[in-house]
Amino acid sequence: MPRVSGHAESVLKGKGYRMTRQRRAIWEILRTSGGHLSAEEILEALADRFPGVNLSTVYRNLEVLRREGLVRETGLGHRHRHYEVGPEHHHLVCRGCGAVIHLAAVEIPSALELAGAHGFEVEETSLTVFGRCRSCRERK
Amino acid sequence: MPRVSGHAESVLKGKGYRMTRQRRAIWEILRTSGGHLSAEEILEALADRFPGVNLSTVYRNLEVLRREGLVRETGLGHRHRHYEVGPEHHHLVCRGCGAVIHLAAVEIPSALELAGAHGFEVEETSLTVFGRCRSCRERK
DNA sequence: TTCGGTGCAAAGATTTTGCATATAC
DNA sequence: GTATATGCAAAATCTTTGCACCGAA
Repeated sequence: MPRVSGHAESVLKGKGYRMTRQRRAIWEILRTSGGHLSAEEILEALADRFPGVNLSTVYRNLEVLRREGLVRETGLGHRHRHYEVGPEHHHLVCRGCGAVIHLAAVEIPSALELAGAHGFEVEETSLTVFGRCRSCRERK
Repeated sequence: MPRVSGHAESVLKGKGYRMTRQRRAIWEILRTSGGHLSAEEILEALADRFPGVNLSTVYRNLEVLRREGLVRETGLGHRHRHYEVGPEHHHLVCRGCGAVIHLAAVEIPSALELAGAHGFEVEETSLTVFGRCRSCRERK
């Protein structure tokens, strides 16, 4: 996953996409946030600079960025989806308070072997650990 | 995850729930299907025996079963959620044709250690590998 | 100038909720 | 008999789509 801003622009232009101000802003927001954002959160972050910006624009751009491999879509067990850029990592989700902690990517060789045995070419590995954080357990 | 039908009944009754015919049927459908079903699929499977059954009944029951730890909710990157019972396992999802393959549960000790280091008590580990199956790669 | 992108509004898809009635216990 | 569960309809939530206009290249 690329860390450099200019990379997205060349990838997209090479495919015939245009780099509009909204698209660049969405990309920057994702790239600099460090975390996982929902479409709604991206919209809020955009609203400063683009007062009339629309949610459908956010969704359409997320779809383009995802299709071109610039953004990952993650399901964290919530109702809405989350989007993120940056190095692959995993998530620890507390079922009590909803807190999400990032975990460094870990090797899961046996799963990858199994995938290969099924003739799969692996594109992405999503690991989410659900549980209860210490304060939610004590509060119980 | 319990394999025996009667277990659900005693768990639920002990908590003050009632074992209605619909609830029992939903539980049996999940227990015997072996796979992961959407709410809609459960509704279809119910329709034979319960012509007037409603989707909201399915959702309400899934919520009860999930809350009591009898059913797992899994996100497979689709729009809707899937529900399953039985031993924990992981999923291999083809982004080309949407096929889902079950993988035996694998040990991911490093992830569990990390979770412990963060003070988390792990309840469930969800691992989904996205990729492309052989025929979708060839068709490419 | 052209074709992809945006804003707006409306539709789709999935899940949740209020309420009167039915039913398990 | 009483409290929980169901069916129905309506709402809520999230995402997608059609269309006219805008703007990047």
